Amino acid sequence: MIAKEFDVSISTVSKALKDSHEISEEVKERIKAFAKYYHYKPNSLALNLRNQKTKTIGIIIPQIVHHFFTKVISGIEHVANEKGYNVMICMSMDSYEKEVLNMDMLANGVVDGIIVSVAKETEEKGDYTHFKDLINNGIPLVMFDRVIDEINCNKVLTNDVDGGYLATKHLINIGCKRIAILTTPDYVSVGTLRKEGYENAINNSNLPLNKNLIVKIDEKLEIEEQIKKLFSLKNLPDGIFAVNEIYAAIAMKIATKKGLKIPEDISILGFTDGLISQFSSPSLSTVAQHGNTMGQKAIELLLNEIDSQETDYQFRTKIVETDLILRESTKKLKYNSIK
Amino acid sequence: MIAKEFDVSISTVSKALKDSHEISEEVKERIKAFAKYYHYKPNSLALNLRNQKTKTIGIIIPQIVHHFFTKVISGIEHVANEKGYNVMICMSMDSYEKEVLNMDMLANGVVDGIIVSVAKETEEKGDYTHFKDLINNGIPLVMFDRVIDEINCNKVLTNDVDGGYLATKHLINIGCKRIAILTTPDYVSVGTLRKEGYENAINNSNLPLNKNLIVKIDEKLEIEEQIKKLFSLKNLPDGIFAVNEIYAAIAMKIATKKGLKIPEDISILGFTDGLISQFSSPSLSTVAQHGNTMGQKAIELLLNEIDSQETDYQFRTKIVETDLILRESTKKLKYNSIK
DNA sequence: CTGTTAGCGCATTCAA
DNA sequence: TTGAATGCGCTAACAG
Repeated sequence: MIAKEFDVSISTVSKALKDSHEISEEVKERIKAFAKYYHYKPNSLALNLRNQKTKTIGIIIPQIVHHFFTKVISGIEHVANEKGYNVMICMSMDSYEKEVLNMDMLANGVVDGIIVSVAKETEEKGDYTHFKDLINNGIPLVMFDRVIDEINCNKVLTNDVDGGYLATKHLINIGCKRIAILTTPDYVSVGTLRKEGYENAINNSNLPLNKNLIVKIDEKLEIEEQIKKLFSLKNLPDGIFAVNEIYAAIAMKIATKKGLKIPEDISILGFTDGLISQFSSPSLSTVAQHGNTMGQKAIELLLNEIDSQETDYQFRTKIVETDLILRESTKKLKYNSIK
Repeated sequence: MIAKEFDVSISTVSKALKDSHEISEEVKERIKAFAKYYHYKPNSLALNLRNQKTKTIGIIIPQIVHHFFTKVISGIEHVANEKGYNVMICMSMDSYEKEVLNMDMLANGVVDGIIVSVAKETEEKGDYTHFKDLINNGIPLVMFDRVIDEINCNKVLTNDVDGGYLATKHLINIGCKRIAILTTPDYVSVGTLRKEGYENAINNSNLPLNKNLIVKIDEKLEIEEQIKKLFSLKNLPDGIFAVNEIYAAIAMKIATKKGLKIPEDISILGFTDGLISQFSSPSLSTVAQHGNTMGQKAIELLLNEIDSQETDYQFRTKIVETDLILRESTKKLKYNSIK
């Protein structure tokens, strides 16, 4: 403000800029013109301290290089900006420690609320005190995709079970008899839920649930080797449901190398509609997750909580449905009467 | 601090926490223990205002969904965190207006320095006043990848010309005679530089430079249609250099559909070592850009400038070299004697 | 209609 | 060795 003292006091300027009714039109005009001319902007730092809020929200995600997360971020950014908020992104690298560090930092007044997708290591470890502390400190939190049941907060998630069901059901419908699943270890919530959908679909059909066809990938080991085992079975699978597109792409590659034709000999279906799915050849049929929508829902819930004055604020869990995107890696449905 | 007044004054506490020599050991111990017990953390907002710095740096990129940018961000984040800085990410969506908005916001005390890759629209428009203003305001700026020559600041860039040369030269070496290039409109600096490398390589060989083989993709139109034209030439190309992996992937798809064998009939080489390149089949030979390294260099330059007291600070431009990654989409080199 | 004051939370003089 | 005062830039309450 300082320099503005070309004739009036500092607070007069402040009021004029805020169009206060208690300042004469003439002075307001002059001051506004002056401010505009010099591109005056109230200092954010001072405002932050004064208002005890920063108009920025924090996001903690495991990895920014995952296409799905970038879609979510885009969704968040878009509506956040619209509402005058900025976005601060942190990566936990799937590490518990980095997640805690990031939270501490964000919680210290840097941010008005936090959106997080839980690190794998945190899920594995099961220590959620940092989330509880955050909530106790009154900082709004929303979890998306990888969420913790026992934490009471707003949540946005993919209907993973349904997605897994949809995918598997489709493989059944196109005539696959031996359907394998490439999934994650049990502690990764989303993988496990998708597997649940897979199992439901198999059980609802007249196909047997075959343990040999369930492959839980341990990412600390060589992924390719683990998938290859599936192809050394005496009875090869004729359908594969992979809980992410990387596993699906690797499976396609191995299948092709083994001389199998996709989709004639084996149909492959992934999860998440990323770049790989679109641009691989054959292009990959997949379960679309609508990351953008998830991001939007998440930020809407968060801003809603931030703005809310209610003492008995009710947390909500929004489920974002999945869609099947059929491309070239799965056989065409023979009779469109099948359901 | 307030609550700490369990026996001493507010400033004593402040000093004790900073391990000031002018406080007795005993009191320091007690206060520190107390602070630790209650997880006391000095409020960032107050510190920011007091110190006139935020220990966070801003990044403005065109699109977060591009794999290359996520690699750069990862690189930046990593070393920023190490040095105690946080990172605020904004997207310009390749729009001039959003770029300016983001800069204004970041420049207003929110951030100690800015790293940017220029929006396409800004390059097209040629209006760089927002960058000049930023620099005049004394806010450190570093540009990476898509940079503006006439702006005087630290820069990090890919050796695009060399990358284009390397790629094209390799296609020549494996015996391609009619090498096409899929590039961007002229105003996109990186595309144009890669094309320059392409032209250099062609001119250095005994192949003719054929205008028909240079395709400038206009992303406002259907990309696929524009690439298809290449395949309706009477003389088909036997090699394609694409300035990004999307164009390369689309070209592969079209070629396959036209019944061409990759790499026997046509070799295809992309730019940027993203997921598509790794997981497409055939996997894509490509020019690796080392996004991580670029990010690291960028943040190092920025922090260097922030810390620098020198009045005659010299700006630098770091060039990150590219590497050829040979996979399945290009023919093998016949004699490894060729250079 | 305009100006003065106080305080957001901290660290840094300077005085005791 | 400790504490009181000041200011970072701003706004809202209160005075004039």
